[in-house]
Amino acid sequence: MNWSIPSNERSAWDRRVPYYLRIRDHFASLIEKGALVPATKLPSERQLSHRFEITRVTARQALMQLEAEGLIYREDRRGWFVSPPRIQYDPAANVSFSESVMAQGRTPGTTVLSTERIAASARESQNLGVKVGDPIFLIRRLRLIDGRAVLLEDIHVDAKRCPGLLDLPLDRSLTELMSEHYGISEYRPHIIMRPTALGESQAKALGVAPGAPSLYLSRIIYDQFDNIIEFDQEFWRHDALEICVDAGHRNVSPMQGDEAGHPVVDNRRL
Amino acid sequence: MNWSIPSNERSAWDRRVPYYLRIRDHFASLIEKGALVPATKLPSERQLSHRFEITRVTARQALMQLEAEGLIYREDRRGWFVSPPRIQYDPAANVSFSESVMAQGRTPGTTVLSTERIAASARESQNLGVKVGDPIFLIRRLRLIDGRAVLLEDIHVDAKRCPGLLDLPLDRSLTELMSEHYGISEYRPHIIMRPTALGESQAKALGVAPGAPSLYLSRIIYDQFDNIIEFDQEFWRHDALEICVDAGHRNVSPMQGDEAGHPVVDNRRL
DNA sequence: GGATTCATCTGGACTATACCAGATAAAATG
DNA sequence: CATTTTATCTGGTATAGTCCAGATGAATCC
Repeated sequence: MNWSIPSNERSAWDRRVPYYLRIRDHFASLIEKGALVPATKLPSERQLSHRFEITRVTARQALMQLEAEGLIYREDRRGWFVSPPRIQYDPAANVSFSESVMAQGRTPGTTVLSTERIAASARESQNLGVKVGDPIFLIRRLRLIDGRAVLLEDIHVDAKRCPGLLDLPLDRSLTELMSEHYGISEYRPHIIMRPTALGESQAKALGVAPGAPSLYLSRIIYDQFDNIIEFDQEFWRHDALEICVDAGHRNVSPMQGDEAGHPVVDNRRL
Repeated sequence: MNWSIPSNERSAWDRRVPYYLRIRDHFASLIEKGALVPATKLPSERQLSHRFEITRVTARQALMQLEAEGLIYREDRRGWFVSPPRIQYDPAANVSFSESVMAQGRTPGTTVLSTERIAASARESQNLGVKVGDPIFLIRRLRLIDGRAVLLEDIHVDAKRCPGLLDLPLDRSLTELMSEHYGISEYRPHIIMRPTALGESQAKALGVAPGAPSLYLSRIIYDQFDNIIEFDQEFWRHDALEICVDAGHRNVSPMQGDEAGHPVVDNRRL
């Protein structure tokens, strides 16, 4: 693969557009036109700085811009790679992670990182509707798509409501377990999402660089009696998902074609 | 205001935690405990590098981390400032920007950047349900909260469906205009959101640095007959909003207290 | 053949600069 | 007094290195 820009083009560059943005444009167009397929490894930072005649710092700036846009991602000390397509996530639809991922032709995975029985903190008790100090279960899981970690979740449940939960197979859908073993038939989530950045520990768990952009999602789930049965915190890789919401029911399904595939945004007029 | 970390603390630092993350922690805690109120100007990058005995590059790294988390923001060549609280946005509720902002005790604003009558491109025609080359209106607006630009929007409408739209007062709610003048009574939006980064032109319009993290939102709006009446593209400042979705109707309103105010995330166990 | 060692490659963090252009406020000018 | 000029401050971009630690694969040892 020939990565470089022809040298005559390079010499014609002036300073009106920063170098790092030109490098960005170069790779963005390669990715968007499909010349670079997902999971392709980009040249190393040192190679890039040689070929484009810039310093490594500037090369990194270009790579970090592409990362921020979700076009590429990095693996610590392994290199930079082209991002796989985002999965569509509808927070309003009560579809589990695994179902949703499989429905889109991808392979889901779950790793249980830890399970604990702890006393509820002020925050946890408030969000779970229990008293401070009451026993709660904390389950930490990593969710994968095609083998790549995309989200870290902390699940909090009232221990009294779900006795013995930690002895069940927790790599399965929690929703299923809750309905099968504890007679919870309805799920009414209240969801809050905000763009943020990963802290050190979350980043390590997801195998990404600390400070990487992320989508924070908190979910409070009510049952059919309006009791809180679950409080989740999720940290998503920002480039792994696309949030879809339909307000008001419609018979005709919306066109998906436009928004599918790589994050191509119409910039012509912007 | 005394910004600096005591020097004896500084000398005890070792290299297990990067400098830039310590500076981040320092300011994050000041902001979260309320010692630094929104819109406060931080010391300049050069001042920071002096006081913390680091280079400007490292100081910038810390500032950019805080920016990514939404705690601070920058104004080009003016400085770094503490972010105001996020506004809550429910994509499923058909509430206008202005209404929503006012309901949360803030002051909305709108600036119409441009209005055009153009021929639909391939992408635009598909998203609007018209033929390529058909006339459409393109309205570009900037939306403000308390005087700060938080979102850039491109509104596309079928010119045939809404004749004379551009002559109406476009700094008002589009929804109102549509219903008053064109008999559109129902709004059924299909919304897609994804975290991304701002390109050069969008960044300039919002007055932020290119590459700043952002939330991209596309909205296709259907009327009561399932005809597409509007196609929007929005670029939000990533630190300006918080997305709230309630799936399934509930009588009891969820507790908002926990998630209000500054983006405090429970990191204790992470 | 399988485990261990080691050189090499990669990104992560950092120093020490430099020059530029927009923003700002003080100083000079009419 | 209002306008214009100017010096200064700010972040934006870029160079040219350095040292470090994890990841990788080839060479070595048992």
